[in-house]
Amino acid sequence: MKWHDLTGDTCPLARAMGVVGDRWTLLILRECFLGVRRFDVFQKRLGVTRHLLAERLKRLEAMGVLERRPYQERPLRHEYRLTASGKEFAPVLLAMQDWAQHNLPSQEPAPFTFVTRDTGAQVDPVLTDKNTGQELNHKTVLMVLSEAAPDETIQAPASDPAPDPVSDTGTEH
Amino acid sequence: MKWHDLTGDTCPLARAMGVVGDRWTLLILRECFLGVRRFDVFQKRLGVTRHLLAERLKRLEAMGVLERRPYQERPLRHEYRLTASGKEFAPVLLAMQDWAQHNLPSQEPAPFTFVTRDTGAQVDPVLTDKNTGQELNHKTVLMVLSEAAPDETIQAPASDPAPDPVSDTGTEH
DNA sequence: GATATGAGTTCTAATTTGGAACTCATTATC
DNA sequence: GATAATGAGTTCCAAATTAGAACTCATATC
Repeated sequence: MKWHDLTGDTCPLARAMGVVGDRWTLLILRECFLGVRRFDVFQKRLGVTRHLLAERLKRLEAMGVLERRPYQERPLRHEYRLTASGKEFAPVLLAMQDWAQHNLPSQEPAPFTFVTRDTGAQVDPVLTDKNTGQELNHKTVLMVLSEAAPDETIQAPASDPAPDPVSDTGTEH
Repeated sequence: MKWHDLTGDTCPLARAMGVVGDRWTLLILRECFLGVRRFDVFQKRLGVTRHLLAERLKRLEAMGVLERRPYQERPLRHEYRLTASGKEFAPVLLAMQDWAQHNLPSQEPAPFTFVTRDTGAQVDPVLTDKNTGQELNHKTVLMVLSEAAPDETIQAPASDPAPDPVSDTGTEH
């Protein structure tokens, strides 16, 4: 499989990897959410090469996640801003930050936090269902193939189906 | 910056990129949530080269996201399972799938869906605050640098601060 | 004995990334 | 008026990563 094909994949997660499936792109978006808009600021803060940064910004723009707009003329200069689509990425960033903080611990504290705009209190994110309010996690949610063709079903020992968390015999949790 | 250094970064998002910051790893985790556990099944379903798959599985194991355990002897064979840490990644996958489905549209429907384990209904995910129940998105949440040193503050025109969504002059929304 | 299965490993070629220098327009400084 | 600085890239080569295919090894099956 060629990498650029991912953007046309039927799987939304594969398409997402076509956008943020590399070391830098998600960190560029992090900078955007922190308020960075200019090429040199991205470059200095991230330590990414100018070459790659230019390429990634171009891709994010092509995917509609960022938009490039002039902020001055003479000399003409552009800045990069999150589009509506880019802003909607915030929950993904939050969920990932929360996961990493709990599962990839570090000695040092995180260099930034997420706070609510109204009270300034730190947020404690949890994914819920819009309709039922139920918490969504591995215990409550199941990922299922849509109308899988016979040869598409995943072979796994029927005695211990993978999707069922209660039947786990492992030592985790 | 060297890529493998990311795993020791103070930024949780950078550490997360040290684990899933490539084209394949998140898709491997998708397969895990769909119930895949064996090398050849991962390989055939993803189309990734055996070489890279082995490398990625090794890394996921080293990071504590997957565990490798024997499922038979004679000949000895191992399978890969999500650890507790790996299972906690589910909300990230859900949030990302939701984002991609809304922002990277496709002609074809997604090859899988997330349903609740109790009713089987499709889920409609929204990130909320555990304490207040408030919805968490770009409008309600702000990402702030923790105790930024003077030279750490991000230069942006004060007249139009990036973190404020109301002051946006763009055409989006 | 020949072929198949499952889980890798090894090899080379192609692609991507890193690092540094270079460009270009305009403004600021000596 | 010449020289340096700023901002946003582009170009070039070396280094690292990835793709693709073939090979290994233990056992089971025809």
